[in-house]
Amino acid sequence: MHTRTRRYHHGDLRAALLTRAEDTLREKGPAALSLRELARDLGVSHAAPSRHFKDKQALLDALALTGFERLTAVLGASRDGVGETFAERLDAMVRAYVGFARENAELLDLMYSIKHDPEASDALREAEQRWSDLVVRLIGEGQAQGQVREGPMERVGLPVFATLHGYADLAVAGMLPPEADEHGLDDVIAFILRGSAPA
Amino acid sequence: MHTRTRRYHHGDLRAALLTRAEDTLREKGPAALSLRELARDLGVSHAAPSRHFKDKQALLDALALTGFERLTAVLGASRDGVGETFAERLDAMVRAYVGFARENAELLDLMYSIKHDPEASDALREAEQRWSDLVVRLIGEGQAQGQVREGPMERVGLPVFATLHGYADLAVAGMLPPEADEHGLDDVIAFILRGSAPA
DNA sequence: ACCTGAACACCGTTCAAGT
DNA sequence: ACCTGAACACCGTTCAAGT
Repeated sequence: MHTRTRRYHHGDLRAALLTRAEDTLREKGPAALSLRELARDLGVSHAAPSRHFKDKQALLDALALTGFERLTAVLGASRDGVGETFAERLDAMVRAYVGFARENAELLDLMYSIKHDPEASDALREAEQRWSDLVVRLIGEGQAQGQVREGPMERVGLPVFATLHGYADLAVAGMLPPEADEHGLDDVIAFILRGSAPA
Repeated sequence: MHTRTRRYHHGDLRAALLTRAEDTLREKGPAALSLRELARDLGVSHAAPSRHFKDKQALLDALALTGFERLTAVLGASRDGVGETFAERLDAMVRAYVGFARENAELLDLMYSIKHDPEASDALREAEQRWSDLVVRLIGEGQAQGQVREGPMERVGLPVFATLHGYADLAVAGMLPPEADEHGLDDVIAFILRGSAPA
């Protein structure tokens, strides 16, 4: 039973740092996130995090990456068993994304924030694409069923993705008008269906 | 000619701080923005900014506010003389917004970032609404011309606004696929027109 | 391999004091 | 009214040294 033994160094400091960082990001916002405080919370020295993240931005990038991975996992799984029609599956995906955005507002803000480090942004762009590809794939399936207009999946899918992301981003920023609570999502979904309907 | 006289204190330190803050935000990103460095750049003591902004977040909020005001001014002015049809005017507005977003990427990021201070966010929400109202008004005019589907302007306009904001936000975050450069904007505009066309 | 402890050069914020 | 200068409690990052 040496798993309960308090060892000199942390078991998986990297993962612990990410988990703790997400908690404080959610609770206190990005400005309050400090490497030294994370280290203090986890009972390691303030220099320990540098073994796992070369600087603070690297930790934030890694956190954004886990966000995209979780989002892809959750929305990929939610594709199963939500009905057959394109409208039903689109409805489910839009609501799932907006739900994720609202529940992880600070994280989503970070995921779609500007990266001034161009090297780190490559991995993030790839992770983001794995998620947006779920929407593109949905478009492809809709086309196969004749429920979505013809054309290259990526081109047909991009305005759809922009719409649902835009709505989620406005929700996260707290910029949706009060009336949106009632009809906002319904209106957005109907709008997407009209915009992507067969000609 | 005492305007050229170097006075003991700054002429309009508040405005100078905002201008300089926007420059460094654009050039070095939000993480590199420090009150002390701003003060140094402007030749005042590091405590001087606190006379005009109670803390760093207050300066960032004020900066975001000027962003919304400039956006509203620019897009409000660009409404004049761009053609008569709804399609033409929508096209102009979408391109103008995406253009503003690309030219002021870091600022737009700030404008739509989460505010953890709920009191400061009221003013920002109002400023944001003055800009999004331009889109709603455009919808209203389109309805009057019979070129936009019926319904409450705000409800018809919100999915339209979400779409163009979502596209701009993806562009700013560097998350648009490479192919979007060619057809992205055209596809988004056509998508919006289909989604808001009369039934 | 992984972490510590000290050191360095920075921060944001506050506050008495100056003009 | 507006700003200074000193002070306080923090930061991020680096690096020799420890285990």
